[in-house]
Amino acid sequence: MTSRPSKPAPGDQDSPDLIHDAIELIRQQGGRSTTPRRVVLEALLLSPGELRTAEQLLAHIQASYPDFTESTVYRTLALLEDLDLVDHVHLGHGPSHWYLSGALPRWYLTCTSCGDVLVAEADIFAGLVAEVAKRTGFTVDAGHFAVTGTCLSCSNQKAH
Amino acid sequence: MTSRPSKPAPGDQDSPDLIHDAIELIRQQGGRSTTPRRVVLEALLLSPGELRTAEQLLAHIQASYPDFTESTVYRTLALLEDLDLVDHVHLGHGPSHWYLSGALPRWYLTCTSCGDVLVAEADIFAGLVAEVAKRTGFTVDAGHFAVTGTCLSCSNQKAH
DNA sequence: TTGACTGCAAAAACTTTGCAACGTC
DNA sequence: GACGTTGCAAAGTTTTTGCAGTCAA
Repeated sequence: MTSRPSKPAPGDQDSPDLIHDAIELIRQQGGRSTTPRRVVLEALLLSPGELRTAEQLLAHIQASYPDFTESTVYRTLALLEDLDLVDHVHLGHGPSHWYLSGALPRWYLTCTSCGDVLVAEADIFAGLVAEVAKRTGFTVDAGHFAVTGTCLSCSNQKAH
Repeated sequence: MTSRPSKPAPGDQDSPDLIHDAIELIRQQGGRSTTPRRVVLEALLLSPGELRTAEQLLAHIQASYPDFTESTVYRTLALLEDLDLVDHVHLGHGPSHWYLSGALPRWYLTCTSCGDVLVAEADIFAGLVAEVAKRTGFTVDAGHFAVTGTCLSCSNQKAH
């Protein structure tokens, strides 16, 4: 686990920055700059807005680093999550889905009928967040949770 | 798995009705009236608004029916969920939490700091549900999901 | 050199499934 | 008697952990 992939992936412009900053942050906490940490960040950076399971990340990474293991994926994601660099959502059953936490907060709507995942912008639930805070003092953590329900096409299907 | 508990639990007034109706519904679908099904419903009826894990239900039931097994709990809950008699929430990590779906729809707010679960009434979310439906066509299923965030006391603690 | 980190293997936590015996209709 | 259900045991899925060897600082 020492070599780098032969060349940076295309569309990689901001990867070096983010990865450099992240590694710097890890160093500040007494952690070390290691290949797994760079590689997991790179894998998430390939499609910064997308959700990825640990298994998907592992499969992608193992194409270049066959020795990379599950446990390292999980340990690395946990570390990055502690530093608020990544986050994960539970879309329902099945594995957690991980993403870079840099992006705007979003809401994930999962259809219990077809399994599709819709993404909603944070402003949809701004009113809700304020209302919950006012009534209960609870600070809703946007982008950290999923909502289940029925998507439009499944609703239409059910209604014949 | 044939005998009944020696006497009905106290405060059981509506249990017979609900259980009877549920069994009737099961029969209409070609299912059978069995002790496990009655017993799981009874366990949930002990505290109708509360969330219970499969493990908690099992422990409670095994006090009266030592042979009762995990798999029967899960299979029974799945059946009752299919009939819309019970529902479950994922509060984050850990096991699913089950409840009778008869009650008013609610929202579960789990504090990522202390693990506490707050319950919020559905009307808090009415505006959100309408807004999501208008913008995306997605029908949010209230009471089926949990929201993470930080509760008031943990927020105060963090702020010193 | 020191100790943080990783790979490997095993296990933990939660849930599902196969099958033969059993109970309901 | 037919067949839906259950108990039991085994296995599936996702994630965590222990430990000895490896690598960054």
